[in-house]
Amino acid sequence: MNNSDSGMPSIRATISDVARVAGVSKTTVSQILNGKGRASEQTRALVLEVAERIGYGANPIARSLRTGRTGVLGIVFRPTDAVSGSMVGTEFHIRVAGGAAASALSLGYGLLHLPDPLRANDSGYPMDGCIVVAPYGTDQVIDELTRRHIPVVSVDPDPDRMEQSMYVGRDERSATEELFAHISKMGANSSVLLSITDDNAWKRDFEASYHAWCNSTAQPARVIETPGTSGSEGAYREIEKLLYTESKPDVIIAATSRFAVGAAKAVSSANLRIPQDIMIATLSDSELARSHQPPISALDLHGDVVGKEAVVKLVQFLEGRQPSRFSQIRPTVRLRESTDRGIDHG
Amino acid sequence: MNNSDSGMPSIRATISDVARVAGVSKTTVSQILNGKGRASEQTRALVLEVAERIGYGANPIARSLRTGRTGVLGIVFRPTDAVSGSMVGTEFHIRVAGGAAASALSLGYGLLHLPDPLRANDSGYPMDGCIVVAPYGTDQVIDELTRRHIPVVSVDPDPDRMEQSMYVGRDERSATEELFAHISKMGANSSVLLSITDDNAWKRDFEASYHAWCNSTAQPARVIETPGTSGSEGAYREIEKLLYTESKPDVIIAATSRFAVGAAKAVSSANLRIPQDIMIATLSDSELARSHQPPISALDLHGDVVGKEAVVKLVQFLEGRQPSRFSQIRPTVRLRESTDRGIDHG
DNA sequence: TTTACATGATAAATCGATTTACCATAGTTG
DNA sequence: CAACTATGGTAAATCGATTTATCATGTAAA
Repeated sequence: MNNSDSGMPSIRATISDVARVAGVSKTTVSQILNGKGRASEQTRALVLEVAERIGYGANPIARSLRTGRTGVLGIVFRPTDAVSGSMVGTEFHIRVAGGAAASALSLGYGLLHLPDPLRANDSGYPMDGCIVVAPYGTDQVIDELTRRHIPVVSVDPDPDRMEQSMYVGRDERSATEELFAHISKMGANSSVLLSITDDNAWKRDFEASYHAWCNSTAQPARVIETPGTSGSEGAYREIEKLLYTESKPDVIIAATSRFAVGAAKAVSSANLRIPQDIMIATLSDSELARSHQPPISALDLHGDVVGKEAVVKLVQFLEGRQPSRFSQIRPTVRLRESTDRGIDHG
Repeated sequence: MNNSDSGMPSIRATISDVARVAGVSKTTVSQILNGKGRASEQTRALVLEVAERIGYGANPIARSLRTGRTGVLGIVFRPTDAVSGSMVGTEFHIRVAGGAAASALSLGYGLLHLPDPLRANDSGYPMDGCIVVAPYGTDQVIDELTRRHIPVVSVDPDPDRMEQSMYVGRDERSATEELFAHISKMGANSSVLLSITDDNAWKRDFEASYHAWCNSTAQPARVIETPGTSGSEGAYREIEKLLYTESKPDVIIAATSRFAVGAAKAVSSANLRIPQDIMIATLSDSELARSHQPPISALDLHGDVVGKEAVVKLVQFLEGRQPSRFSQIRPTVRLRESTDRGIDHG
């Protein structure tokens, strides 16, 4: 029923045990095991043998208390629909988590998912630093972490405090401009932006880009906000409503792939063709967009790279190297059938 | 550049600081902050005020060393293509992670993703227990964790050591039987199973079910193994090859949704219709299968429930309640168009 | 007027490591 | 030979909390 089978002693061996069995001092054991100090070959061999034999492994907590380092990086996802909650997050979040985990591992750190440090058991969790993904404006989580003197790197800056902490952002503007330019070339002049309700830097950036594009092309800006959690169903409902309007759009720009899929379904249900009648694009690529029929044009936000960079920056800071305060990852525009009206093939 | 702005003292306040400022002993501070022992209302108010004012928060590492508990649960994904690596895992893994994280939070624990504890920095990470997802046969990670006296709950048992540790499994057999029965009813008598290469309990279970079904329906068993990492492209290649064979199958059973999507693409490319010419089903549901055209029948493995149950069982064990050694979650059969030949509507 | 007991608070031990400061001994150098 | 230095090793301090054992003091019971 419990795990204390196999003739093992039920209590973990400590450094004192090794010292006692080997007949040397704790200091000597510690030094040999950490390759520091001086010791004769005999003693070294003896200590290593004893440690191996009684199954000694340093207690990571005791070590952390003394050294002040845990080897753990925290990661918090701020959007309500992210990996941490009961909902499955967007592929971007998952890729960030994956990239961060892979990168953390290769640098010798573990990655601690903190669903919400504000509600944590009073004392917080052991970690050397923390990554905050998609912080809200003036994010309380960042406040709490700095209060605890825990270094923070965010994925996207806190939009109200751009100058403060370290972050990995995206060069959203230029990529969205490229996508919008393509859409214009395909003859669109009546667009709708299906946006999210979370108030973070990403939303602010792409909404700003959208408005700039609308201005420069003299078309009215139409923005519909839906909670990210409502997924494709939410998008379906919103677009369905819209299609009974006088002024049908000729392009729908969806914040997430899920939104894009829901929108596409609504368009098809209304017997309209993609991309001939209405084009669709999303600002966050995923397998959902790639495998859709027709495949949906998207901005590849390179979540894995972003996650990796965030970890690298945090680790550089922790290890005393001076990282640049922020980095920008440029999204890649993936043009697919959903915006291909075959106009510009030259 | 660094986070030591805002007139905060750059070193964290300790319990001794609180004691000194308030003019009482460390013991008193500790007791008041933890609601134990006796203290006058005056002292209590004073200590709380001082703690608040100088921004005291207990050091979680020191606390852990003394109490022996960290409030952290580890989680390891064993398949090579899982969340931990650079690849995005299957939706099942992601849902397990999400369910585990949500459940851990609500129980007051953090969730530490350990990409691979065997390669960990020598001393391991601080955790009270660990969840191992989809262990291989005689899994070394389980060995290492028990060597460190860390309680383990696995998602799916170690298939070579079913009787040993605690696990959350699935009642695979009855659900696959139901799915296969439906497929038989739709008139299939020549099947192919597109399986994975990882040797874990899931694979062994569904392959056994498949062979049993083939036996009972007197059809030859055809199993193709592809690494889960090869994704839809790998499946596409395998099925493409297959379709140039004499004996085309009339149903393809794909282990993952990704495989199913790749298989569907190959079928379509060969100008065959789904489900009229070839039916497709997957043993692991995901949004990919749901949103596919046509939607693909699947087994919903309820990853979120599985993750939640694993955490609950582990926490029960850690907190001294006696959990049952294992639990079974029954997958749900989701019949969709990809296996709907309209034969049985009565 | 003792004996008991509850109250309020504390000094010191403890958790398991790392690190500092120091101590013998033997060999080297001038 | 005296003065150093290198070698091999250890005792004790330290990290920051919790917990145990104890100690005064005032009040109620005998």
